[in-house]
Amino acid sequence: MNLPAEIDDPSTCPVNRRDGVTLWRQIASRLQGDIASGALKPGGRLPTEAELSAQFGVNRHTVRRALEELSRSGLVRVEQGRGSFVAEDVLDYTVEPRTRFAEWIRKHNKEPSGIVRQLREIPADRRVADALGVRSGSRVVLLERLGLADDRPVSLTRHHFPATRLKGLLAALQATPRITDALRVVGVDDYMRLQTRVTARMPTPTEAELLRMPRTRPVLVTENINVDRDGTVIEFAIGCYPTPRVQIVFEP
Amino acid sequence: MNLPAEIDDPSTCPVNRRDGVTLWRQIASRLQGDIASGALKPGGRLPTEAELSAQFGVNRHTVRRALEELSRSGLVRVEQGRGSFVAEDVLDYTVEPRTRFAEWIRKHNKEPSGIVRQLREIPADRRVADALGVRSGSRVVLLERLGLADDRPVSLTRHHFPATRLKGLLAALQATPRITDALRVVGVDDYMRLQTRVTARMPTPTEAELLRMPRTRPVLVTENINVDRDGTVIEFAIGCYPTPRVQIVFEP
DNA sequence: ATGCATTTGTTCGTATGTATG
DNA sequence: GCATACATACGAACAAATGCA
Repeated sequence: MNLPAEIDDPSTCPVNRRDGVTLWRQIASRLQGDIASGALKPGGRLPTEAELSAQFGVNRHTVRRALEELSRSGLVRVEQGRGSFVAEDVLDYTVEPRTRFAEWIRKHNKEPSGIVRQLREIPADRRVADALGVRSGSRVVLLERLGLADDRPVSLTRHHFPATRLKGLLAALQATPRITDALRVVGVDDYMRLQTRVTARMPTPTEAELLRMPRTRPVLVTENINVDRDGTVIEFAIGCYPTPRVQIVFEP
Repeated sequence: MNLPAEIDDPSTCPVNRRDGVTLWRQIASRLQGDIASGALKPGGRLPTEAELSAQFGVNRHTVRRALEELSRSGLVRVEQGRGSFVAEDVLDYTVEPRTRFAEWIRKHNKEPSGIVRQLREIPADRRVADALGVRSGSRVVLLERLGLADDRPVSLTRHHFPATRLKGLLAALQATPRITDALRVVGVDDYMRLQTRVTARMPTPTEAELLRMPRTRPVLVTENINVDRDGTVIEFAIGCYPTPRVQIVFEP
């Protein structure tokens, strides 16, 4: 099964079938080099497996073995039906008593922005009512917002506020998209999180599209209750974060 | 589509097609009652949709509408290809500086146990080496353990210890499955977690089988570093927890 | 909604080189 | 030398997810 010598010329074909180094290792380290050198950029797309196998003159399985290795080490991200991509920086979401969206994003030297998807009053279902400590069916202000870092979606959050306790909040939120500012308008100067619960599930098609993530990867879901200085519950928030772009970090 | 009158007799067929209440609501509330009364037990299996539709004398779609409602409210869990199950108690995994497996399970009034899947020395790969602060390739003790609560799997954890720093640990772990005890043998009386990182991914087939969960639901993955009293890193642990059976809770 | 092209994922089977006893 | 086991590599076919017209 030996190939003609000229194909072993490194300039035309980078794989060396004689020196005892396995082909997939050669390919993996070559790709790793391209990523390290910046020839392949974070978030950028790698050639398809078919292209790589043609380029290196090996079987597709061999390329896949190399990609598997790079994927395991977190350098690339493989998505069925789409392709392989150079891994982006992971955005650590550090859970602290006073985490605010904009500060979180700025800490990673990215520009925060947001898109309000919904803002209206709704009756509380049982889950929301329990969390807020209000009667089921009583009015709550719902704010659904897509959070972006440098225009890449990183969170989809549903905020629930007790409307009767915070009169004028809906109007305040219509005036400003910043929750902290709107709360200040209705007299809440400070608030902090009481407890954060984390779970994971598959995204709905809408969520996957909004967060620009494949439907095959789970979202992290946080639920948390925010209280004001007196300990009164003022918010129940449910956040969705795309994996593995976002990770949640607890530092006690 | 009307059925003969006698079938409307509540004792033989619980659905009432005359009083204006939609069939799926009647079925949902009937099932909800069976769950509340304990006739259907947490984790137990509901009859198949076909059985339910025969039992209630309605179309399978109507049963599905009822199950959808119960699923949305979290009372039952529908798994494609397996069936519908009464939701079990969620096991909150509270992240604290000194969380120990057995204490976590006992706090939920369940009996902790574990199965050691692997216990041996391996060379550190880069990720583990970075976390432990040792050279890549240096020896680490690997302990992989399936954690059970009342004989139901709730965690799959890979513990990595620096072998050179903790001489005799492998032998100590062979003698006792309890990590805290084994560490005490090699001179570590106390340890605590420095940071916990949470993400989520789909389980491997093996993980799904071990954790007795469907392959369509994600696992929560935690990574954490434990240090002794001096701040020396003594453990890097990776834990997998099945959703939605286990949730992670952080209380600042 | 439907079909089609693209791309990755999975599973067969086959062959080869290397290390082991 | 021989049998065995294992990792590597290749080939073909099909399944599944995605994106697009």
